[in-house]
Amino acid sequence: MSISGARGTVTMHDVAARAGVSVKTVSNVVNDYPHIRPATREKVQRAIDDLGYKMNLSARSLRQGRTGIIGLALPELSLPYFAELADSVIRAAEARGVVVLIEQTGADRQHELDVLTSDRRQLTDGLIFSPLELGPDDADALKVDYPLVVLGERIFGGDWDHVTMNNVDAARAATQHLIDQGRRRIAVIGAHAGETMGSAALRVLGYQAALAANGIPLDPDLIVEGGLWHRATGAECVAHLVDSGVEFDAIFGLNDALALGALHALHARDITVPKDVAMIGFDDIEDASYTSPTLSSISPGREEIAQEAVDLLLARIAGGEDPYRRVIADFTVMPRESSGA
Amino acid sequence: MSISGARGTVTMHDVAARAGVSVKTVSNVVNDYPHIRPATREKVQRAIDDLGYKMNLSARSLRQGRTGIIGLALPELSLPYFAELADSVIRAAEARGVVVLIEQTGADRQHELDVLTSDRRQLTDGLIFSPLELGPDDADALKVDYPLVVLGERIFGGDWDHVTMNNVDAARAATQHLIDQGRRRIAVIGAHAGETMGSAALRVLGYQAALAANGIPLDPDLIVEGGLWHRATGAECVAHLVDSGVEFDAIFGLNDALALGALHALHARDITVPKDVAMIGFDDIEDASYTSPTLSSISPGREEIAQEAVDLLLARIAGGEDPYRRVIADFTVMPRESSGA
DNA sequence: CTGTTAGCGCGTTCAA
DNA sequence: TTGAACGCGCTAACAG
Repeated sequence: MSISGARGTVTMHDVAARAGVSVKTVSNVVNDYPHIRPATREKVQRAIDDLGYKMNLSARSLRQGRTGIIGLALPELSLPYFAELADSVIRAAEARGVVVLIEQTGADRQHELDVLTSDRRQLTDGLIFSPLELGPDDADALKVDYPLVVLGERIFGGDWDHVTMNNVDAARAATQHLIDQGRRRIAVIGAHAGETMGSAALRVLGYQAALAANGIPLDPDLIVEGGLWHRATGAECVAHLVDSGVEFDAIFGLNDALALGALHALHARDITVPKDVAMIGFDDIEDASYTSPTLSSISPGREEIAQEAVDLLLARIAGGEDPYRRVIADFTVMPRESSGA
Repeated sequence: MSISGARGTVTMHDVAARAGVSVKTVSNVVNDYPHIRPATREKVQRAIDDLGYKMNLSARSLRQGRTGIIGLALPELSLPYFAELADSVIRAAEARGVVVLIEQTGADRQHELDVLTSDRRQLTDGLIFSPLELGPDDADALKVDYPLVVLGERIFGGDWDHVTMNNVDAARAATQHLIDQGRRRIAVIGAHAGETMGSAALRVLGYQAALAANGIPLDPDLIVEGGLWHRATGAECVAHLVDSGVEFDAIFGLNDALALGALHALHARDITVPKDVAMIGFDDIEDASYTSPTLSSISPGREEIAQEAVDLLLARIAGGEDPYRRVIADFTVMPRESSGA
């Protein structure tokens, strides 16, 4: 019998010996197996407490073939949207008894591919994957042999669940919101040239649809490219717009970080929001409620996305064989000061 | 021999059989054991590739008593400072070949205690712990039998490493910066009554020291309580200040989130920053560079903190027996528009 | 309701 | 330089 204080030294056998039962009984107790005599349970529990026994989770994982860990791969936690998403995912996972291992891909294509085949996948029972660079052409890379839930754009052709939002409709609603405030020269910042299926492309599509629906001509000069959706990029886009001399009376930031950077750049140029330029973002990060002026945005239902993703993943891990699903989270327009609503 | 494509089915035995060697040799190859004949190594590597072998990390963990996972316990990722810290910790860990399991304590005292004794500690080789509620009285709870690095305030009396910053000096510098701009009625928001050793208490101490050093009388009405250091709290503090009728010409937000909320509340009341009220925050989150006006702050050397914490933890995990260390990260005053510097 | 036993896949002796 | 055998701590069969 080992009664050392060293870590991981106390095993089920020690507990069993002290309680005068078999290891199986100890196992039953710690796993809340239903049919145990109260006296036995208590005896075992006392032995556990006395010895300070903690189950060796590696051994359990080896035996069960499951770790109780799910992976979450996202671009980076410094981006507020992903930090808030991770927060929600961790909460949802905790409520369901699993923990979360976060991997940052840095919005790097190779890194996104690596994460799918990394050794670490052996450590997780499944993966919630939020790709930024991968697209429909990479469907093959996503054909993995473990449970996978893809967040964001839909990538066709494989055995995985999706949790997405309707980017086109949401972007259309955002643009319509600006139009409803009487704006007609609406710039959009953060576009990705050449992309056809990513968030950027879909949101630009929604933007164009809204213009068309209102008979507003599309001016290509109002569509500003911007690679990484960081605040700095938003500021650069505004610099570009202003320097180019294009007239504009509103800006649709393809995400909030871009919009925050844009707000900053406008302010630096003494361009008043919303008087001179109205603005709306996308994601409804917490910041949006605290900027000056507060930032109108699209709330993508982050909490719902996180919970659905965790639920879908756990169902697959549990062996669910249902057809692969696509969950489309609801969005909401959040009018705030920046759009003058 | 199993050549199924099912997950985790290929073992070292399968690889050994295909390569015509023993498992020991395969193990040597995958662990980069130095003395292997090139031909053997190549043979084994080919078998690994052919079979798509991935090592079972649970088995390795069981055998070695180490998982290659470190825990990171922090209040919540929705707080930008902690999101950025987590980002840095994950990067530092990745560079050193380990992964990070994040647990959110929600700044709840019981949750902070639980995290220290949770079963999940069996899953991690050590823990980087950033407590908010625990203080010197809880030193006993921190006496754990696994490697531990404590971030933030120093908690005396146990076997663990600290990575802290000089809160008093940094707060003094922040306050001095406001004084240097000619401000004399400096409010501080986010104070915690009754606390003696936490960040709040130490920073208020630095604030008081700066006033004293400049012969400015201390007005208790300028010290505003605020529990959670969220944006909403900052806004409430300003509401309280304004409603109380106290005169003030500057605000020191004990962290940036408070300062952001305060900026928002001032703006809503048409109080101009920095003309009417100068402001400085603490943490230098990315937001601080993008608000309107940009927010002066104290940069706590987040990157340095993260790297030191990971290094210290890994040294302990590796069995380092050096005396427990206290690393004090450097801070920098970041003057921006909000303080009118 | 509880005990016995046989692996899960790996690293690590000890030999050869 | 490589091979054979054992056991890390646990759970799942199967008894009883």
